[in-house]
Amino acid sequence: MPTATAAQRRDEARLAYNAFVAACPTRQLLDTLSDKWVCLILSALVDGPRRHSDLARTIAGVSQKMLTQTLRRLERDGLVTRTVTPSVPVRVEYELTALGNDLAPVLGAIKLWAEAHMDEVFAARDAYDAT
Amino acid sequence: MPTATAAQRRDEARLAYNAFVAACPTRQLLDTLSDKWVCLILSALVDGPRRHSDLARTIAGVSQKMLTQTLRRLERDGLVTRTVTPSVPVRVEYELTALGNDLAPVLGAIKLWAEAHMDEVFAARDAYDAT
DNA sequence: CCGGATCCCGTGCGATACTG
DNA sequence: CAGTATCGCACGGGATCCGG
Repeated sequence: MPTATAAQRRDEARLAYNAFVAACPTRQLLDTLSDKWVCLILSALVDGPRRHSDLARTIAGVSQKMLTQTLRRLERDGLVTRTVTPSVPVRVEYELTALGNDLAPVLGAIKLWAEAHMDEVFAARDAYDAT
Repeated sequence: MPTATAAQRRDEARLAYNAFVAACPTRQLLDTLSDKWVCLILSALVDGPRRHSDLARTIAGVSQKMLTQTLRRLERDGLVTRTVTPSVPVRVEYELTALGNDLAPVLGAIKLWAEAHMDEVFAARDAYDAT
């Protein structure tokens, strides 16, 4: 069989990697992706490249340390590119890679879901706490 | 008085929810949803109700403390229901609510993405570390 | 035996201050 | 303006014990 279909390859990948298994490397990847800063940063980058300070302003409340740290992880994992323009002052721009562009809407969906269903969650909490 | 609290929160709701704002309640919700255990638990519950010990077996590596803790939060937020059958031994079943059923595929998508793109991330890491 | 609560330690976050 | 360094503290999370 010369070529496998895309669906077949996807099935293989699904079998090979299973995040329910503790030792599976996807468990660690899932852990790093399940991070509010990752979600917010990728969401902030969907509209195009952003500077470091620009991101810090957009994502209110992020400490400078976490921003840099998270961006580094994302860069290492091939989700964003880091471009330094040696001007004065230095200009550092972050941009989504193709892979990052693929992931961004997936994480963005969580952000949107949270914003859309906040009221229902509040109602559930009130009901729960009243009990 | 619960209605006062609910009314108060409804007032907040008049403003558009935006997780980029630090003080926005969705930021906290986003933070709790951005959790690997939440992702795995909801993914494990999509096929129907599951017992506590059953979940612990499916989600390898989760301590029962984290399992219980996370399930409580999910219950409070109206994402799962907890049903205790007072038999011997006690039988505790967790099931997705309508709200949980709405969220589950969103979080499940992250798990699937991680499993599907693990190889690309590995390649990116190798390239990054080689530099 | 199942499900939950408690204790306790290490990680990791945030605040602050400093360098290029 | 971007990044690094240091420290203190809170919290995540595992081991262990408890109730039924």
